[in-house]
Parts: sequence; structure tokens; C-alpha cells
Amino acid sequence: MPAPERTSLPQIVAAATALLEASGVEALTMQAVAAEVGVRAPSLYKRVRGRDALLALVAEGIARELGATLELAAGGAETGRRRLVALANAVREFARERPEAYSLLFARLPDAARPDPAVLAGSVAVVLRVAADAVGPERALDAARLLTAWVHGFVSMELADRFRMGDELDRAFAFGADRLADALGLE
Amino acid sequence: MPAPERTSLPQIVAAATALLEASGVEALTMQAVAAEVGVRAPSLYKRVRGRDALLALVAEGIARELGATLELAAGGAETGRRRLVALANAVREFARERPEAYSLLFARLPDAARPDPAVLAGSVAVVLRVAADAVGPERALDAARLLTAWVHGFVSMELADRFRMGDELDRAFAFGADRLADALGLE
DNA sequence: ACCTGAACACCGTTCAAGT
DNA sequence: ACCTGAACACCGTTCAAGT
Repeated sequence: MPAPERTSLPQIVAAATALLEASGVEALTMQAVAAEVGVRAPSLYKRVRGRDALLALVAEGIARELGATLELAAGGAETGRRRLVALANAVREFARERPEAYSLLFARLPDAARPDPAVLAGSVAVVLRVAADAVGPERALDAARLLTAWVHGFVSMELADRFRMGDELDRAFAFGADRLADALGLE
Repeated sequence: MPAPERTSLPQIVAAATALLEASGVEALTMQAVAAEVGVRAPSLYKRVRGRDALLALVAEGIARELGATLELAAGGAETGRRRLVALANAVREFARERPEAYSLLFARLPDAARPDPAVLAGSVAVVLRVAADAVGPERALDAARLLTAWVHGFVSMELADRFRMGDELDRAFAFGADRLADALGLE
């Protein structure tokens, strides 16, 4: 005798994402997710292999959202330099608005919790495209890496509160973006 | 009737650090630490407030070691530019040799697990000093932030295995360091 | 076919009881 | 004064039993 489906994978991933963003990754427990979707924890294992696999699905959703946000930001800028700065600002804004989500994206996690590399690659494709447009195809990869590493480093240190260097972070970020654009030879 | 002391705080912190580096932060459990020092888990609470406080002590020790490593690296270089490059390389080597330790240093943790800010500041002081020496006092802070953010971003993405861009990471790192030195106006 | 309670092996932490 | 077993409130996960 079949039993009715009381939830679904998308509903589970949505509930898990909401828990993550509201209360951090340690609040994303199987029991909390189950309660959120109106089911008991063991039932979740019908839709997802385990907590790590759920974390990976959550991370993939976040990566897609970040990618879409970056596409939007890049689309609104005219010159190559402005597009790079717009990307940097968009990443920082995303991380400040959704710190737990952003942190999950770059967290060191067990292999089972790794998001699909193809999804991650898709989200970063904008950066590579904009970089190619700004500095030319043969220097695009280096430029994208330099920019990405700096933005991520700045943002992750800001989130971890490791700067402890006063409140002029906005200015420091703008300074860094300008200097990097100079270093990449953008007009 | 007094009972003999079977362990000590330094021994506990050392055991915790060893567990972290060997098997990751999730292996650093109170029970595992206790077993390592020959005691039962509840006894640890005589020396440390809880697991988070222990994590903070571990992080402080690691921060001191990183600081000492950076001092050494900076001391061996002649020009300002070479000192900055030496610092960047030293951070990357430290992170590659002791990934779990490095990750803990910049991890987002509960407040109770935050290392003493003064200890962290002491470990980063080298970077600020070298930056001041290289680009002058008024641009030192910006330069230190730019360099630190880039190095940390590069290294943390390398550790998280998020680059997925082939194997030329050494070259990419050297490229980034050179470009940043250019951007900071170093000869 | 899905859902559940019960169970297992873990956690961190508290505390009364031992020495 | 320190150490311990037992206990409590959690985890993730498995599985036989229900419908």
C-alpha cells in the first residue's frame, strides 16, 4: 500500500538553505530540516543520501544564485574596468547579505558534501568571460584568478572579522579594486 | 584528599593541535583529546571552559607559529619587493603543509572559539612592518591589506580545491605576486 | 512506496560520588 | 583537588515494522 509523499527534494533543499542562512551551518541538522518540511528525520533519507549530500545540493543552489547575480552585475557596466569592479562589488555584497551561504560555497567540506564542479564552473564563467573581454583571451585566466583570489580573500577575512583594522573597509576595498585594475593594465 | 594531576593545559592543547592537523577539526573531540592525554573527557573541563575555548587556544598557538614563520621569511630577503614575495610564499607554504591548522586560523567560528585578537595582531605585525618598509608608512595599511587578502584568497581557494583550472597554480601565484608588487609601485 | 519509532554509535557538557 | 561513571540532551544514520 503506497503512502502519500509528504515532501519533496526541492522542498527539503529550500528548508535546508533557509536554516543555513538564518542560523548557520551547524543549525542545518537533519532533524531541523525534517521538522521544517513536516516529516521525521529518517524520511529524508528517501530523497537524499545524507546530510553531506544535502549540503552539496544547498551549495549548488547558492552557486547558481551567485552566478546569476554576477551576470546581472557584469551586464550593467560599460567598460572592462567597470565590469571587473562591478563583479568585485557584487561578490562582496552577496557575501555581506548572505554570509552563511557565501561561506558554505568556499568551505572545506568532506568529499560527499562537494557541490558538482560543473555547477561551480558555470557560476564562475562570468568572471572568466569578463576578464577575457577586459584584458584579452591569453591573459584572461591569470586576470580572473588574481581578481577572484583578492575578492574572496578580502571578503572572507571581512566575514571572519580578522582585519581588526578600523572601519574603512569600503575604502580599502575600492583601493584594492583600483590597484588590481591598474595591475591588469585596464584603462 | 587531593588527587594527582594527570595532565596539564599545555599537554591538552598540544594533543588537540595534533588531532586537528592529523585528522581535521571534526576529529578534535573532547573524548579524543582526553584519550590522548590519558584522562576521561569530563576531566578536561577542569583546565578549559569547553571545546570552543580549546579551539581558541589551538588557534592562538598556530597564529604564533605562523607569525614566527613569517618573521623568518621576511628576515631572509633584501629588498622590499622580495620581502613581500617571501611573505606571500611563506603563507602559501604554511597553508599547504598544515592545511587544517591554516584553515582554523581563518574559520568562522562561534565567539567562544575566537582566538585572542592581540595574539592574531601580533602574528600579522610582520606583514604591516614589511609593507611599511616597502611602500612607506602612509600606504602600508592599504598595501598590507591588498597583499594579505590576495594571498589568503588564493591559498584558501587552493585548499578548498575551487580553482579547477589545471595545474599551473605555482605560476599563477607567482604572476599574482608580481602584479601586486607592480601595483604597489615596488621596483 | 513512503513514513515512523526504536535503536546504535556517537557528540558536548554537567554533576554527584569517589579517592 | 582532581578524576570518574552516569546521565542529559543532542547528533547522523539504519532498519524493521507499520500503513
